[in-house]
Amino acid sequence: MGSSRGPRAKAPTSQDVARLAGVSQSTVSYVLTGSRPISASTRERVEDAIAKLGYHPNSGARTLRSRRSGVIGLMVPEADSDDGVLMVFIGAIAREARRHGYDILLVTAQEGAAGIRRVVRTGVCEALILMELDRFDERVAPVIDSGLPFVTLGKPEEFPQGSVVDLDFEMLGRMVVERAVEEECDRLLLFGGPGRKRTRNDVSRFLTGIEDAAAETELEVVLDSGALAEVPERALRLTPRSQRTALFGLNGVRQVLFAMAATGALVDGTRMLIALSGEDLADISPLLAAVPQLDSRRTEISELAVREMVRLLRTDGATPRITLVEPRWLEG
Amino acid sequence: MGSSRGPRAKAPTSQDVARLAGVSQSTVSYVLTGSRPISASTRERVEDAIAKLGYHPNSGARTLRSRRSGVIGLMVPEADSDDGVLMVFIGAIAREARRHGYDILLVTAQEGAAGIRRVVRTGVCEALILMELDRFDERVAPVIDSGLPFVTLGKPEEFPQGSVVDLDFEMLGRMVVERAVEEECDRLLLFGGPGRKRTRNDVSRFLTGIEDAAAETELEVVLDSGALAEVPERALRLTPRSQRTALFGLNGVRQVLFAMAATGALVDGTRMLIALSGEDLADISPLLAAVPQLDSRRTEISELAVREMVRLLRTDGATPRITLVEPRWLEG
DNA sequence: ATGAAAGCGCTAACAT
DNA sequence: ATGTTAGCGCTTTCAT
Repeated sequence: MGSSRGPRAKAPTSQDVARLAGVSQSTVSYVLTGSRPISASTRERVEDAIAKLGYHPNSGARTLRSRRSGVIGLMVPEADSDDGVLMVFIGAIAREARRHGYDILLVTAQEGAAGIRRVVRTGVCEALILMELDRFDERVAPVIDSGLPFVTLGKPEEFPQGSVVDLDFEMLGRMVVERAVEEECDRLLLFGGPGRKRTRNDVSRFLTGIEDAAAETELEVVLDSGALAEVPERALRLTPRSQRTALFGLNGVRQVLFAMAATGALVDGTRMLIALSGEDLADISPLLAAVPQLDSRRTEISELAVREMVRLLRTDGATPRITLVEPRWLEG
Repeated sequence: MGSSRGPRAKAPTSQDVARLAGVSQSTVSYVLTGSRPISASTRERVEDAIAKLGYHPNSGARTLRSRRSGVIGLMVPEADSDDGVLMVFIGAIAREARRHGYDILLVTAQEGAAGIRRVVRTGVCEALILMELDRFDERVAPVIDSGLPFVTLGKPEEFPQGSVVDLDFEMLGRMVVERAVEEECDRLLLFGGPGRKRTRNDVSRFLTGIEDAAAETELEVVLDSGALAEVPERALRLTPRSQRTALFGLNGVRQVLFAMAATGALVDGTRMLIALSGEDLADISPLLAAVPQLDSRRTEISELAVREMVRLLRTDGATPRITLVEPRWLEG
């Protein structure tokens, strides 16, 4: 027996509540689950007893009996690929899950497919939210096999078995092109290694949007996959005096902004327009001509994902959905 | 294997394993828990059966019977106070916990004391790791009441009931002063609102270290709690031509660095020395004279916290410990 | 070294 | 509208 300061009082059971309320134990259960009508007076007595005893239903027993653990597994990526915003998602997901009576259990990417199988087979999780799936991810198969409802945050390939919530990256791509043209740019330089990361579906869809929209314009699209610190330098080199270049990156924004500020070369904005993601940087930099509203959308996306999850869990025969959230430019 | 589409196959139980291995069900349990000697041949037959069936013990049943859920609750702060590093801790904690057979369940700060009571009383968590406690935090009482073992990450007031793992912030304070003096600075400016956040114990201890060390030198310490973007400006204003000012901040580093780069005024470093936290910024900026190694220590701290937790859980009569990790300067 | 059997505290089917 | 009862799948005591 580990470290105990005084004998920890044994937690009260539904039996104790029943005794105190003068009802049968099953009635206590029915009050809690709401799975059958209870008279107002009985309900009140039971609820009083619950409050008086500080009763909380035992999770192990409930899970064992009902096969519902009240826990949603959240598959988190190995590392934070996106300048530390991961926590925004996770926090929002955890809070929204609690609002609906669920807890969030972390499943790290490192655990791989075996980890999924484990949380599913042991019954710790009754549903899964999946983040940052690769287009061909080994963890997808066990999730589908499990038959548990799942939501992917970030649209991967089509999984008709599960729901999807994501930003509409294709539309974002089109918006960026449109904006660059509006700002009279001749060239759009995409940094943050978009070329390499085609395996990530969001990047891939973003580029599709870019290419589709650019095809109808004179805009020249350049994929830059060199070091972030030299992005401004390279951009400047390929921009003749009379022209303007727009810069955009799904990540690595901070580094590029810093490089621009440090060299001081590009501050005037006459030859270069900056339209970057990362609204947390908006306050930092006067260099941003246009910033997509991403942070606030991340919270929105997280909450939508949880609500969709709850719908799948609670609605009988619910069918999976795809929800794409429209990007917007941050005003100001 | 053909069960992907139909009703999900019922998970095998220890009963099934026992039948296949030709032993009693309790023997299967003993093989799994290791709580009594098993002959090599029996163990092998059981393990084969387990592998063949893909058996995973039912978590609800195990928890109900043994009162050990295999789940550690992780109390995470409301928002990421520290430029997105929170995820480094959480990821490292989750991974290390898995290495020891535990899962991590998120408990958001938002849930407050009631949330702690809930996870404790329902039995979902058998232990708690607490992050970013205030010096007088309402959530501490229910944790102590629960009698469950806990580890606080970040040293709060003394809680003899629980273990503590943290960076030695007092030593960091002394190191910063020492370094500023070595670099022949006349003044140390601390930004990131250290004055206001005295309720956070790490900040408080850091300042103690600063003050103690500064008392023995000529160094003038200035607490700056104004806007981060104007920190360089203010620093410059209070630095006469013949003097040097050192800057340091536990957070808000990114903003200050950016402001310095953008104004361009301070790049030379003749009047100002930068010694900042956040080694992820080291590659960005040539402005940093000295960077404390924090990121790698964060992983270390997380792992230590989990290992300490496991010690409390597994060692009978284990007594809580305080572990302070020494800060170091990043080389180069 | 192994087996048999008694629950842990719930939910839900089957009573009334 | 409420009560009675049978397990869920384990861990663990008591046998042998």
